[in-house]
Amino acid sequence: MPRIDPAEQSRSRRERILDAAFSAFAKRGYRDTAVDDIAAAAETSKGGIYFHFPSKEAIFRELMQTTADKLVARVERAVALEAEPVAKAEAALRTVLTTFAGHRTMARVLFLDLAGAGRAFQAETNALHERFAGLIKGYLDEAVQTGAVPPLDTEIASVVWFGALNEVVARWLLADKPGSLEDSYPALREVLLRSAGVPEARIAQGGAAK
Amino acid sequence: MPRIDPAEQSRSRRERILDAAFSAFAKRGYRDTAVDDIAAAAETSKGGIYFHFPSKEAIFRELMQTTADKLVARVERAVALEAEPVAKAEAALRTVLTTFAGHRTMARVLFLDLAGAGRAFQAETNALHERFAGLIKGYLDEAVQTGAVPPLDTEIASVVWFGALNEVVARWLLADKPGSLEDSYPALREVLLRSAGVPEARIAQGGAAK
DNA sequence: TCGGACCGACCGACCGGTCGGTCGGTCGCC
DNA sequence: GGCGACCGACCGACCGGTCGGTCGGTCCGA
Repeated sequence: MPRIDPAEQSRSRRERILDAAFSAFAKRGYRDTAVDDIAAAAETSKGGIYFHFPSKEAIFRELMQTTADKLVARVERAVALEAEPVAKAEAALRTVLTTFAGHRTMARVLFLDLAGAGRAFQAETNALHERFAGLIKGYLDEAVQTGAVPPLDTEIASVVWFGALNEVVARWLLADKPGSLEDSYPALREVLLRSAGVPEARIAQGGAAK
Repeated sequence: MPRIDPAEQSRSRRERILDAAFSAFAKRGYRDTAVDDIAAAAETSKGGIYFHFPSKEAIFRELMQTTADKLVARVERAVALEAEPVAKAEAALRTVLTTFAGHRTMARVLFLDLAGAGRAFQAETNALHERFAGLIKGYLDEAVQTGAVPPLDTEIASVVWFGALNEVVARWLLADKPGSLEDSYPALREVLLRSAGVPEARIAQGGAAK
């Protein structure tokens, strides 16, 4: 009986590499992280890495994909708990903020590193933005349909929401002495809800549905 | 009397290098542009470039600086023509959009390239964002003070405005078949004015001053 | 003993920056 | 006015270093 399953063993090695790459990319950025750095951090060798992955780029892509997936899943889970459209939007906003607040590294990879990875990943970045903006647009459309919000150009509104969120997080990441990211939720919520034409009464109601 | 002023001659060569670097950076990004590429495009040599500039980085910084300056100057000029605070905000928005629409290359350098230039320029990027967000915040503060707009957190609102604008332009830059950037002005204006609490009556009034 | 996981020395492309050299033009001097 | 010393803009071969990727080899469990 094998003490350790070789497949399991290999998988864990693979995982170690992924983890090491994740934090290395987050710390120094894609271009400034050498494959040797990842190898060292994962306590393996360059050859070992190239046994599990075809290229440095592939590692990065996989990281990007799974990270984005996790975030989307979290948001969708939180949103599913709410029935009212505006509450859904609030939940989405809150979830993104709290998730990043608790996973600064994740945020760094998704925001700073993707940008710093160069033109090769522009298509990926674009797809990611599209994905999240689409998510938001869905909630806004729903809000419009149910009459919770007056008709509006949800296309542009979703881009605005995404861009705003993006900028808030990016600023928090770059700040010297970063405060709590969640602290900006109330004000951000107010501004964004207002931008979508949510009635003042509903805005004043506060967003503390849980 | 010299037919050509040597200082003038040198300046024009310097300018040629700057121009070549500008479009090269815009086309391939900072990291993927070799100094030799710039030299070729400027019809000069690497040595010639290093005679006029101390480093590749210095070229990029100078480009960044002057480009941002030009944009800010344009915005401030347009804003100065308006008296009413909301109209000022509209003018700023419109100017940014039309300027980028007419200078796609400028936009590429300011948006895509700065991001793609890597961590070395993070501070610069940050400063640039700060600068523009600050500009916006000034207009919003004024609008609040004159009562054109109810009190609001202009700190976060300016970040939202900037982030939104940023995202709209970035999308336009990355689009396969980019439509006219100015076309998004009406919807963007509406959403952003609403986010600042501008009365619906004023929004409906349209933004076609000047 | 066989093979898959892993190792790490090595390769070669690339690139920012350097530096000795060239050459057209200018200036002082006769 | 002509000539030699000089200057400085510009040239491009070259250097040093980096880094993604390769490959022959080793080790260990079955």
